[in-house]
Amino acid sequence: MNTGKVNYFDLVYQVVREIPKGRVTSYGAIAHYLGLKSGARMVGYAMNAAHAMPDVPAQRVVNRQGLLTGKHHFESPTRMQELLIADGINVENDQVQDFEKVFWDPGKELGV
DNA sequence: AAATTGACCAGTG
DNA sequence: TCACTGGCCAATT
Repeated sequence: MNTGKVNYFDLVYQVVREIPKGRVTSYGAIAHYLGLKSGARMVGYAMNAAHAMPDVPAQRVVNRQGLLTGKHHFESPTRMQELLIADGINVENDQVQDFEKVFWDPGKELGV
């Protein structure tokens, strides 16, 4: 048992690491999978500290619109887009193309 | 020590 | 149909 506080950050990192190459997901999808219905903000904030975590492909996590909102938090504003393109994801104007096609739902793929 | 911000989403008018 | 508010946790100043 820990101090009685749940490490939401770790839970988010675990899910993000499970995102397969060539796929992307949204903050709300992860939040909903973890049971954080309105906790999408927490997922985003958890990613803020993701830079301190290895193997956390935060570039594969975008907002509900498929926009690379957090690109500015990467080493370079264009780093996120480059990483996504390297995964085989088409990105234009900081926006993921065919977002619904490359969308990876943890609650669906992982089987709830 | 308190107040504000921050990589958001869903619901209501 | 579009626009706005609320809600959640943690870190920073």
